[in-house]
Amino acid sequence: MVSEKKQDIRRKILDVTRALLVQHGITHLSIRMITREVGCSVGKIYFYFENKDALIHALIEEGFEKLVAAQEASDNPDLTFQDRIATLCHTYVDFGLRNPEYYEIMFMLKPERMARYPAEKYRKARRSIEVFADVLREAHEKGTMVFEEPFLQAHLIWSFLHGIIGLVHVKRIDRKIEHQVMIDAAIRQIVDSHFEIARTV
Amino acid sequence: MVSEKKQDIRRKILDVTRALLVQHGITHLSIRMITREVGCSVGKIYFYFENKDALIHALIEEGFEKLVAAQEASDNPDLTFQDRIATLCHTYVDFGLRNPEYYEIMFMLKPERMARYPAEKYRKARRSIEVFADVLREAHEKGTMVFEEPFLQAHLIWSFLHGIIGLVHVKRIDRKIEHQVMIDAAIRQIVDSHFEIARTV
Amino acid sequence: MVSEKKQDIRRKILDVTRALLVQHGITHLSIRMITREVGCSVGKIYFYFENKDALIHALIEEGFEKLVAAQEASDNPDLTFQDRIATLCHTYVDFGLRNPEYYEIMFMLKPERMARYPAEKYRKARRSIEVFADVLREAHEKGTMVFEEPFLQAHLIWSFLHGIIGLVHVKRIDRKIEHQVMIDAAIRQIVDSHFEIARTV
Amino acid sequence: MVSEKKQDIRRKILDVTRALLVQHGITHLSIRMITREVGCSVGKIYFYFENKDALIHALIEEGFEKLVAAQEASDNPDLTFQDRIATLCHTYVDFGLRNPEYYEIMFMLKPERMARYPAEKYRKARRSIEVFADVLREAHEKGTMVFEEPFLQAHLIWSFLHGIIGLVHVKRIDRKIEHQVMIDAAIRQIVDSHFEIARTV
DNA sequence: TATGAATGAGCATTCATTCAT
DNA sequence: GATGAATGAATGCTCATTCAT
Repeated sequence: MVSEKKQDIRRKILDVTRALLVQHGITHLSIRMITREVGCSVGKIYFYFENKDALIHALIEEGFEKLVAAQEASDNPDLTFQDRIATLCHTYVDFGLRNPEYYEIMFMLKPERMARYPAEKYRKARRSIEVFADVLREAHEKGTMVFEEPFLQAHLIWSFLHGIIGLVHVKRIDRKIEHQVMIDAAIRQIVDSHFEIARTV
Repeated sequence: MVSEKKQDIRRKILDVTRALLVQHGITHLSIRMITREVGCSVGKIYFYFENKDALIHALIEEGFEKLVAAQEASDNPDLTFQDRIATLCHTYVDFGLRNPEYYEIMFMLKPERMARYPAEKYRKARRSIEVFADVLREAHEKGTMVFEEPFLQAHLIWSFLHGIIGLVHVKRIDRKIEHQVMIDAAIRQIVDSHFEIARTV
Repeated sequence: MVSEKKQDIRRKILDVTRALLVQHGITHLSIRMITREVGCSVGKIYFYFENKDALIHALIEEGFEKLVAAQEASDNPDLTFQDRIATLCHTYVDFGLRNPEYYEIMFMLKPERMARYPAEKYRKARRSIEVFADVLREAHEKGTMVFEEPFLQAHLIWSFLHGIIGLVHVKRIDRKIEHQVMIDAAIRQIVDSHFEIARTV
Repeated sequence: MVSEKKQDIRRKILDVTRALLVQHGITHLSIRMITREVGCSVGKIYFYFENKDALIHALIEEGFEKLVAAQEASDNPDLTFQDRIATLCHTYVDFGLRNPEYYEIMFMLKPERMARYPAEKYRKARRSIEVFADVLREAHEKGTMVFEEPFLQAHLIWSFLHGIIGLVHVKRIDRKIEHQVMIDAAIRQIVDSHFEIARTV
């Protein structure tokens, strides 16, 4: 009961922070803003989180948990490698576009401008890229993939998706181009370039 | 003479701001910091620039001028489309990696978090993507390009390069992967997937 | 049993507070710091002590008990007055140097900056100076002491020792001077100036 | 004119700080308190002083200047060594009692609890003790002083005076004893014990 | 009884911007 | 024209103490 309520408040702080993060970005997010929105005292924030960094870190961790969970849930080993990669790509882009606040703190923060994210948590953060790498490695072993270096390819795919997400976030995609069309085209090209497919299709 | 000196100070302010931008990022950049480095009064800054935003805008504009100039200088219409695209890609990535301070304010700022960048200046900003689009359109007209929509493809190429630059800036590329190797691989894939090349090799 | 455990916790709070006092000083000592170190709840502190001041007062009282006990233990009425005074001086300085945390709250706190130390406890506090005065009075009655006013002299001796302790605490003694040498010289001069000793030596 | 006014404000801040220091002590002195008393904005304080420490440092420096000036002004090389030492002692004690706020920050601050006082300023701080040492050295050379080590003796005299000042500040001198009587007695003993004087007087 | 969640004023400091001189 | 003094709200954070549970 007590701990339930405690969890509730912690949750509310995290949720409010997340919401504010979308609107203002991490650098214009202030503890006072959070208290105003949550309707609590400054001290309360500091009771639940050691400091602002710890609050952000908690959100980063949560973000990685959600992303990796979504990635793992969406992967189906019974499908073709093409389909698996396509699905993983869609899941990743979906996450990035639907959760700009998570995405921004997870993947857009220069390390030197933020208190060091605890090293041990970085492992979980890496998992998100490894999901891609794992499938590519498997495909590579089976001889299905065009390229030789699965880990490098995972980074390239990631970069491509990351770039799309980033440009959408900053609203730089020309309005003549529909986001979903662009995303689908990108993922199709990723798949096509990695696996021997009838290109004439 | 007078106006020459005037330009000098304006120039110095811009240069100093740019340098400070790399070290501190836009949100931790302060007018006081700039005056300290330039060795001028606060008023001076406000004489040359309406406010902090205007100063950043001037830098953004300058950034786009430099980027477009570099792109246009590097394009050689006599080369094959493959080579022209490859060159443009390299130029773009080079610019992004060598000028993180420009790149960040040009392509990473959420529009809602900044005073509106003047509409008329946005045209020049667009030019940077049009350079890619122009070459692709030409290739498309000549029937050389695999894909049908040059403008969309320009955006995809841009996204890919933008993603790489972004991940390098935030130091997220695994240290087992060399940046240049990754960039070269990316550009090769871009070229390969856009133009009919012996894929069976 | 229960009361035994109770005493244990009270004890532990006092000991921890004392230890923290050396490191942080009274103004940077916080209740939270104490609970963290003791491993108890905030409420616990307030169960045993009315407030922070009361906790400090308890420590002050304890300090005076220890100092007076040490003074009385070290006094040996069988010795000469010179030796008795010398011994008392050494005991006092020893206490001050070995227990900076006690000494500071006992003798360095401006009364107007602290909740009033309970009047009845002040009596015990006075005892520490009376120990000196008692011996001097006795010496005076016996006609052994040079000066006429034992109580005043007790204050002067106290001042001298207090000054040494204070300067050592703030690390102001020149490093060419060894503390012990200085202390011994001081006490020798105190004794020499109070009792007829061959000054011509 | 401008710089005159500037000096005025700086002065006022220093004076107000000094006054507040007496009442509240350094640890309970806050920038806000100062602004309230000066009737200015927070920013003003920070315009004239880099930070709180710098403000205190300025006061410490000022204190040492005043003390040393007073010491040097009061020393008259034409007097006997006894009189010179007596005068210096009186000057020192006077300064300490009349300027508790200066005295406290000059001689009662534990070095570890305060931002490092600039090393080069410490030299001036040392001068205050050297004034005593200089006279004692001269007396020693002339064979007038009883003791062998002028520098050590200077420290002992200093300790004695420092102890008196400290106990007066914390109001620990028994009210049956008049401060001035005590101070005079102390200084007389200092002089008597250092120089061959008819002790029977 | 004992806990620990909650308060909210307080802290030192920074900052973009204004405007009297 | 140019300066730099001044503003004052805002920042992250701490803390003694209270009190519902």
